[in-house]
Amino acid sequence: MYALIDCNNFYASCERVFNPALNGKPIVVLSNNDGCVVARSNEAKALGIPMGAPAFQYKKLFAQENVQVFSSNYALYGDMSSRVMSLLTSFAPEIEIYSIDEAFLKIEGFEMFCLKSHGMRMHQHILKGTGIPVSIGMAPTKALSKVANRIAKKFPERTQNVYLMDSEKKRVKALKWLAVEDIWGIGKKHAKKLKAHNINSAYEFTQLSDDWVRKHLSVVGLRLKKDLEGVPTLALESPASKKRIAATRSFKKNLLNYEEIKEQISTFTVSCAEKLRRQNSNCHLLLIFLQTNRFRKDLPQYGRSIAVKTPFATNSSMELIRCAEKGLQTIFKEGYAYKKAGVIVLELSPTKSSQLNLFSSENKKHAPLMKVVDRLNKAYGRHHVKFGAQVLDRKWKIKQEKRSPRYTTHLREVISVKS
DNA sequence: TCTGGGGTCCTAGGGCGA
DNA sequence: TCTGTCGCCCTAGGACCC
Repeated sequence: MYALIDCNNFYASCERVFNPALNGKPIVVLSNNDGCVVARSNEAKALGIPMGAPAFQYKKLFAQENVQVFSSNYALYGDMSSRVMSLLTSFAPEIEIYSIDEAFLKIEGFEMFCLKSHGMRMHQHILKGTGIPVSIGMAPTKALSKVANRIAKKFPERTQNVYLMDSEKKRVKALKWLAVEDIWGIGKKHAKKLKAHNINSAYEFTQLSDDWVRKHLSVVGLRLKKDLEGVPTLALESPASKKRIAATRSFKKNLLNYEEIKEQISTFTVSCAEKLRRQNSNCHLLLIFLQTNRFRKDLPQYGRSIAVKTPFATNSSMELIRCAEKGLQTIFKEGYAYKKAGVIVLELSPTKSSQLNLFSSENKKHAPLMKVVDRLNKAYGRHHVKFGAQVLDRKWKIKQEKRSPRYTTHLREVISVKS
């Protein structure tokens, strides 16, 4: 048996925990740069605000309907997420943290327990410990627990936020209820293809032949079908080191000159290098890209990327900045207004077993130096120590006008209670 | 004027050596 | 020595997730 625990409207719920006046009001949370809507409370959904909506197009509606608008506050959401996950670990021996607001639990050896009550205890425990409401779906496979979770979320009163799919009858009923486009793992393209074949529900999807599904939706679709049939095919996944790490951003204003872009690229590179060191990896390839604003058809368009091989496997910020600059010099063109840029590090290998280069090797002083930099940044805040090539003042680059305080991670922003 | 960011896996097709 | 075939490896692109 698997349980999927999903936090309800997670970002909006995090905002509500520290500001109960928001209860019952429509809330939206915006992406970086206050660009798009990335999270909505139920009240905001009811107003017809779609996921991914450009904020500027909905400004009027936000004002009319008194929608509470927030910039994303990842320090808060990340911390609240780890609190929820940490509470969950006491309910099952195996857990897979699937995303910032979801986790799968493997519930085995609970035959003597009433699973529904176990789920309700989980719900209460998390609500009491964090203030975050969750929905819980329990079923024999991961894909079915996703379906069960959907039912719990859709019918909170009837299910008391916990739905247990423990019979064949319930499985069939749920799959007949679920539209094909709402199946976890079926995206827009595949849904369109299935509908063209007159497959409209998850149940009809499971009635297709294995060969047909294999041919049109690849082995991924077939695994999903089996899982929906109740045959466990998707197992819990243990956390693995990342295979690629990226840092990319859109800028608040267009950047025109090389020096400004170089500062940004250096900052992105340092961020990738930090993440590499955190997971004890080196990289052997950097991908640098820049792009003008694709929505501004009136401006000349240009976008290019370049892959730069590092001379040896490394996670040194200094070495990687050097490679990134080399790449940027090749792709940067004067006369364009750049809106977005980024760095992606690829070909990662564990630091302990990285391939050596016969002709060049890293400066031996880099590794201890990076350790000190990381330690200082950990002790005094993420951007305490910077490299010369980086952006010194980050504030003007990214728009974040409506961010709530970082209640749980910054001492100066801790909530104060007045009596 | 303003339109996000960070990942994963799979397949097809070309290059290349046995 | 030349040619055809097979299978491996790599890459680009597509599809998906949150």
